[in-house]
Amino acid sequence: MHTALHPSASDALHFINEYHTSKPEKTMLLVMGECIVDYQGRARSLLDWGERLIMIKQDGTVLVHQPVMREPVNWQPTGSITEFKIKDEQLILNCRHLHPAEKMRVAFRRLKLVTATSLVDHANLIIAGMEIDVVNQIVSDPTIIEENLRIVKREKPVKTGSIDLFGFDKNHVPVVIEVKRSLATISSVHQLRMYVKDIKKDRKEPKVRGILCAPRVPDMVKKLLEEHNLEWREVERKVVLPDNRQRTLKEF
Amino acid sequence: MHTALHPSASDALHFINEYHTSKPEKTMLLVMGECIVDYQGRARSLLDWGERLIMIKQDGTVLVHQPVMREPVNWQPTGSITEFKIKDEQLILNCRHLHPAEKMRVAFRRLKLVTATSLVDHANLIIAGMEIDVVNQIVSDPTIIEENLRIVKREKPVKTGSIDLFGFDKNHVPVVIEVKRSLATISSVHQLRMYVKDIKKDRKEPKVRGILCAPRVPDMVKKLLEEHNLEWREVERKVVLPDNRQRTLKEF
DNA sequence: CGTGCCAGGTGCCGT
DNA sequence: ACGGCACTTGGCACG
Repeated sequence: MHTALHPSASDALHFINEYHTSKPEKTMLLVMGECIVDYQGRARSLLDWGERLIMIKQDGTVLVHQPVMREPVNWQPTGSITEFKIKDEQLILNCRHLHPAEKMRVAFRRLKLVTATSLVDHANLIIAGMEIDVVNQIVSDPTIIEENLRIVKREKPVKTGSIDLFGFDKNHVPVVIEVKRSLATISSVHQLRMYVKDIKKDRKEPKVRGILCAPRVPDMVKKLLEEHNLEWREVERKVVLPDNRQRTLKEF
Repeated sequence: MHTALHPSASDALHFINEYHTSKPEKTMLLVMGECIVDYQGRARSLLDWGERLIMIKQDGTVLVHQPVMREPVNWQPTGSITEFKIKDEQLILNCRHLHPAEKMRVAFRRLKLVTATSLVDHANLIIAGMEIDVVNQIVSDPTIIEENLRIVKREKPVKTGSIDLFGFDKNHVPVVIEVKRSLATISSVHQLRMYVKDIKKDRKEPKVRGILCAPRVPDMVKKLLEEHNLEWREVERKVVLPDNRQRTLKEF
């Protein structure tokens, strides 16, 4: 853990050369100060002078964060190579990435803080409440959708994409189910339509049901579903982590 | 600009109370250290012990960054309220957000760095190469699509969504144009199909052309377009910023 | 590699 | 506030 407060450009460069440049894959670098940012790659952008925090992560990711908003105003993807130099008494950060070809330049005219640290983190996020969880819920109890529904396949591949759930109803009619974790969208209707069409073609079945299954289905989407003789179910989503790891957040 | 290196939990709390708590909307807080994270809201997650950088932005946004990847592993949206306390000799960060209802807790068992700074940044990003730019390109020179095409409306609202560009060809046949800034997708074909259908219905026109316009159209998408009697144009995308602000990135 | 799709998507702009 | 949509979307899984 090394820090430099209000360093000059050359002091910052020395600091970076000493604590970051030789082992960037083991060192997260923070640079806070007044800067401009140029970016060219999938798009092209310019950002005028302002105070920001720049983070160079241990995998080469570079983030430029303004004092507000969740999203970085500029960034470089994982695997970028970053170099520093001085020009006109300003600290310059240049980084490049191949595939997609992108480059970004940050020029600092005033530095507030530079830090270099090695962060060790091998933990993986455990998360619940995703689409896969809703799918599992339905598989373990298909009556959520309707009585006597028999699920035979999940992630069934068709021409274009793959069907979340596939099965047969009590009359042995094929049923295609598209699952959404939160809001059903117009786009999900199109997905469902296409899957139903593919199944009809594949199986030469005149009748195939399609059900859009989501916690919430807006009116517009319902109307669109009706237009195409498709169905929907508004299912309650349970958000439960594996084990009994529910204890932690309780008190607050 | 205030910093505390390797503070104890209580030192950190005092530091935060002095430099952050009274004016969080003017102070970006960084906390680096070994922590666990609990989150509950639109989903539910747990993150085991590891070293991370936590950023509390001046608009209430909270980001938890691991040493790799562009995305924060956990976060709270803009407008969240964050509080600190000590429990079992650990510094605890609790934050809440309403609408969507979300809360997150971070517990630190070791601190490497705490900093508080006021960042001033009123600059806005100037960006080029977005969908809107491709649309403008076509409007200013419709021959990019074809000769004698007359564009009459952009962002034309229809039943479901809005059409990027609408006009008439040399034979006065209505033309719907869907524009993509990079890759045309299956989803964009569906959008186009729907818009063409809506226009046919609205205008009671038997013939309406639909053109998908993108820098690249994959074979699969072309096939799908053909199936539905739709067309495509692969247009070159120019990425040019307004003014002559092209100078800056040149040398590197 | 590309291709498709989910995401605690985020952010923007409309009704 | 809800909804529709683009995004330097990012990230992952699969052919």
